[in-house]
Parts: sequence; structure tokens; C-alpha cells
Amino acid sequence: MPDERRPTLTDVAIRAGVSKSLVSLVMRDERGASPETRRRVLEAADELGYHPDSRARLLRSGRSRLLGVVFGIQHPFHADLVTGLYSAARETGYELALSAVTPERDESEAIRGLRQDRCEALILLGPHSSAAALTELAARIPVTVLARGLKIEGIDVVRTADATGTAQAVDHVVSLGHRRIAHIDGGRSPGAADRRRGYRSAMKRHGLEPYIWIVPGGLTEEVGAVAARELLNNLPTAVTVFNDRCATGVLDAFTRANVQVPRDISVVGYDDSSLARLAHINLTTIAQDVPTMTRQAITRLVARLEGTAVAGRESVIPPELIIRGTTAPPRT
Amino acid sequence: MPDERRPTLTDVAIRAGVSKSLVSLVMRDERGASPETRRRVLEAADELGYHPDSRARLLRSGRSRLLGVVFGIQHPFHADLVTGLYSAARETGYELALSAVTPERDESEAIRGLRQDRCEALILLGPHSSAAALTELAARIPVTVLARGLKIEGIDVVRTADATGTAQAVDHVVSLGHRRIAHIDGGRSPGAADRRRGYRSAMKRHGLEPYIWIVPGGLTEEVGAVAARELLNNLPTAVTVFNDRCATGVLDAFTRANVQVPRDISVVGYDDSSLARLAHINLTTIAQDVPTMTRQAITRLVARLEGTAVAGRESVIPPELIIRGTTAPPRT
DNA sequence: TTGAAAGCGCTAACAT
DNA sequence: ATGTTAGCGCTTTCAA
Repeated sequence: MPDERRPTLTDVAIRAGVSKSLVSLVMRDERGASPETRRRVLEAADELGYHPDSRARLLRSGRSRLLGVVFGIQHPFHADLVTGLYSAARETGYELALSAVTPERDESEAIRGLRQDRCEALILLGPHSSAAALTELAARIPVTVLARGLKIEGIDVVRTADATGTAQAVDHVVSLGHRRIAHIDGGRSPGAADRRRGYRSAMKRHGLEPYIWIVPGGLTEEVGAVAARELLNNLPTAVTVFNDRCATGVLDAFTRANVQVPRDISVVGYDDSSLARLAHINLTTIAQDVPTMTRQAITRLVARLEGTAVAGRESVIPPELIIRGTTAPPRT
Repeated sequence: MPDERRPTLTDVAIRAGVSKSLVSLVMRDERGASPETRRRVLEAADELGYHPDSRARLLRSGRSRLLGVVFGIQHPFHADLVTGLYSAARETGYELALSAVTPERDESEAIRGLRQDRCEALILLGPHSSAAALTELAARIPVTVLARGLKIEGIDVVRTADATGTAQAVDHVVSLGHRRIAHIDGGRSPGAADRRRGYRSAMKRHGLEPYIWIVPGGLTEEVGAVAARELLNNLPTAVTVFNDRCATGVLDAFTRANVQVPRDISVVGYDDSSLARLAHINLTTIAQDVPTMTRQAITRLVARLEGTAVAGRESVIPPELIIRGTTAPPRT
């Protein structure tokens, strides 16, 4: 089925009876060709089924107009971010090149692939490379880190104001009348430290310092369930959880233990992942503003590539509380 | 940060004091350079931070050695497949180019991107393009479809023997003593028809035709929960579910309705996704053999590209029953 | 408005 | 084992 050789620009030029330069102009929609020539060229191209070879084109023009994206293929939240990045890139004239991190393919390998493709800049989603590796990388190519706060010379960061997020969660349940509010932690995951800090300071601000209780948790449903079982010994009336996946595990453990949500305990998640929106979960949660985050990441990077400097290294995007069905006033 | 020009092969050649050809050989790990030369070249390359330009390389060699992969970024099972594809491609000398389908980026757009990048072949994960579109595509480029059974001239298919899978599920619960076994269906999703068929014929084979009960379901937790609520009216003793995500929703709905699994009802999922393995879910399920599927997909495609014909259009991989905690003998 | 020629960074074919 | 030469398909001078 396949291959007569793909038609080249030269083929089109011959067929249209003009020079390669003219064909090049016409294909790129530049001015400088007569309407008649333009018509003939387009006709010839169409007849041959010609499509420009982006590799050759980019090789010659010295640019790739490619933005590399490194993401964790197992992370639902990264899927949301990639979706947003595609939309944000659409109108910029840049394309996305995806490179996945899998259990058998680490971040450095993912980055290496992208560099071979001559991406002009890199977007790293919640990277876990060392600061040293990132510093070295940033010295060679513009890098923007998404969804992880770190301060590294030369690296732009776009992230959610995570401390604000958990503070909003605490404020919400406090306003419902809760006082004994626990926090299930994300350990060393991206954002976990800030979320923990936000919880702690909001509790202090409300004069609830004696009730501060931080339980080890993590990224997954499984650790959420474990953490929830720890809470059962001395059930608080509300709990803020590191993320929605973890919160799902929490809900599951509670249900099994015959603890009703929100009657017996209120639960607040984090991320507003599609999980949270499911009718049978219906989780009150903190939404990261994915459209804004991804738009900013792309905008900053493009600006840097075009030489339009952008102020500041860091964009911190405010999150938003989404009230659903897992929070209610405490039983009196 | 910015850019001294990226080092080229010529730069490395000059620094190492050898010809470009030698550098080219060394970088590609071909034989024909002395150990001493090799060492010098690698050292120079390293000092300069040189990475070969794949565009130029591929332009020159007339091939891209790129396999395009179209996947749904929201599908956990696709994540597993992509992970397997990376591993399978690793030793073949081909690279993967990922192109995601998102809510705002459809399959045809994903495919178009890959074709501009001059991928030599395409792997489509559970595609939903029309047969006509796929036929036309396959006329222009080798195509392998993964995880969806379809019979289209010129398209290779690698899929799980889905009918066998649900049959195994039925056999398993029958062997435990169940007779009233329902099936929650996947609707029009890839594999759903076969799984439904497997359920139906296994029920007949066991003389349980009167108990056949197929409830509409789908891909997600949400529809699983809805389907489960429908079962509550007339609870069977076991149910086989279209996939693990859907089964999770089923479990959740049962728990809320105070129906205990597996005491009151046995549940079998499908996919053996990471979800199923979580301790608090611990779902008995049918595992698709991802390593074999992905290896076969890559192998077939590479064989086709190298002209080594492969017999048959279709590889059907047997699935495997994984017994965990959601199945048990019925209460007597 | 048009065309000729010179590369982009690399590999392949042919020397040596 | 090493070097030389000629392009891959395109864009970009620069001259006509």
C-alpha cells in the first residue's frame, strides 16, 4: 500500500514550471509571488498531494518551534495539564512534543529525547530531577516548571498558591463550625510542603493550634485509606486531604468503617480532578486553575523565546474552593 | 542562560581533531573507529554538551525511524499501554512520538501532527475514527490498532481475546458456586461487544441462560455506580464488569447501599489496572497482557517497515484471571 | 516578480 | 582506520 516517494518542493516547482523559491514563498503564504504563479503552484501542490517536510523546513530555518513537555503518564492531574497546554499552544505557532515519564523511563531519558528533537524550550510537569540537574539544564535551554515550587536560577515556575488553597479549605470548614480539623499530608510530593504550611497557619489564625493534627499520607488512594484508618481512633470532625486521589481512598475507608460523610466527618480534597466531580464521590475540593496555569506557562516560554522579557520568575495562581457534597456543619 | 549556538557535529570533529565522518560513526555506535579515536570523540562531545540533531540525521538518512502513537490522555489503561510501548521500542532502534487525544484535540488532529513529523508508522490506541478514515489512512502509512478489534483491509490489530476474558470471569464465579451472574456492559467502548459476547456464551455453556442479565454501563466509575444501583432491585450473587474503573464505581455504590462484597455479591473487573491492585479495592479482575500486546505491536510494525512480512492481520492475546478479594462463594 | 546558489547538520558512498 | 564529497528538502540571501 505505501510508497511512491513523497513529493518534494522540487517536484511541485517542476510541475508548476517555476523555481523552488517561488514554491517556498507560496507554501508559507509570504508575499512576493504573482497571483497567477500562486495559483499554479497551489494547483500543482494539490495535484501531487504535497505536504512540506517540517524537518527539512526547520533544519534550514534553524528553529524547531517545538516546545517539549515532560509529564508523568500515570498522573491524572498531568493529563489535565497536558490538555490545557495543547489548547494554550494552539494559537501561538508553536507545537508541543510530548515525552512521558513511565516506571521504566526516567525524567532524564524523557528530557534527552526532547533535546534530540531540538525543542526550543522545555515544560516540566512536577519534575523530580535534582536541583543540580535542573540548573545545568536551564543553562542550556529555557525551562518552565509547572506544578512544583522550586527556586532555581534561570527557571520559570508556574504554580498554584498551594498554601492559600489549604487555607481556603480550612476557612471553609471553620465557617461551617468545625474546630477539630486534621490534615492528611502529601509527604515529599510536589506541593505537599506548601499545603501543609497553609493548613498549619490557617489553624493558628483561627486559634485552633491545639487541634492541629497532621497525618502522613501521599499521592494515592491506598495511602489515603491507611491515613483514614489512623483518624478513626480519634475522629476529628473535618479533614483536609493532600489531593483528590488520596481523598478518594479516605472516603472509601470511612464508608467501610461505617463513618458517614459528611454527617460524621467533612472531607476536602485538592485538584478538582475529574474524580472529584463524579456524582457518587461529589467531593468538596480545591481547584487548581489549569487553564490559567497552562496559558501562563506557554505565554512565558514563548515570550522568552521571542526575546520579550517577562517579569518575575514565578507565577503563582490562586486556587478556588469548589463546594460539593462532602462538607457540612458538624453534628452538635 | 541564553544560547551560544548549540554545538554541531563539526564542532565536535574540530575539538577532537578528527573528521566529521568519524564523529558520526562514534555517535551512532557503529564500528570503524579506533578505541582511541572513540574515546577522544566522546570526550569532546561531552565537554561541548553535544547532542545529535535528529532532524538533520533523519533528513539525511531519508527515514525518521519514528513510530507515532495516538492515545487518550485521560485513559488510565492507555497509560499502561504507552508505558509498555516505550519499553518494547527501546531495543528496536525506533523512537516513539506521542500525540494525545484530549477533549479539545481530536484523533484526526493527533494523527495529522504525527504525519507532519514524518512518522513511518502509526499505533492507534482504541481509536474511534470511522472505518472509512482508517482505511484511507492505512493506504498511506502502516497502521496498527491496539486494544480495539476491527477488521479493516491493511490494518494490523493487536488485542486481547476479550470474549475469553469475560468467559474466564464467568467460569471463575461459577466454579465458586454462583448461578445468578449479571454483566455490566461497556456500551460502544472498545472491547465491549466481545466482552458481552463472552459473558453470554459462557452463561449458555454452563446452562445458565435463564440468568443472563446485561445492564448498561460504560467506561467510568460514575456509570458503574448507576448500573450497580439498578442491580440492587434484584441482586444477583455475582457480577462481571466491563472494566476496573467501572467496577470501582460498582463497589462504591454497593458499599453505600450496605451491600457487602464479597459476602453479598462477588465482583469481577477487567484490565488489572493499578486501581484494581490497590489494597482497599483488591479487585478480582481479568488482566490484559500489556507487555505481550505492546511488544507484538512494535514487533509487527517494525517487521512491516523492514519488509519482513508477518503472518495474519490480527494478534489475539489471551488474558489472565487474577483472583483477589472481591469474589467468594455465594451465601447459602 | 523571479531564479540561482549556498547552506542548515547530518549520513552515505567513495576515496585513501 | 580515517578523510572527502555529495547531497537529504527546505529557506535564505542575493542578483537578475
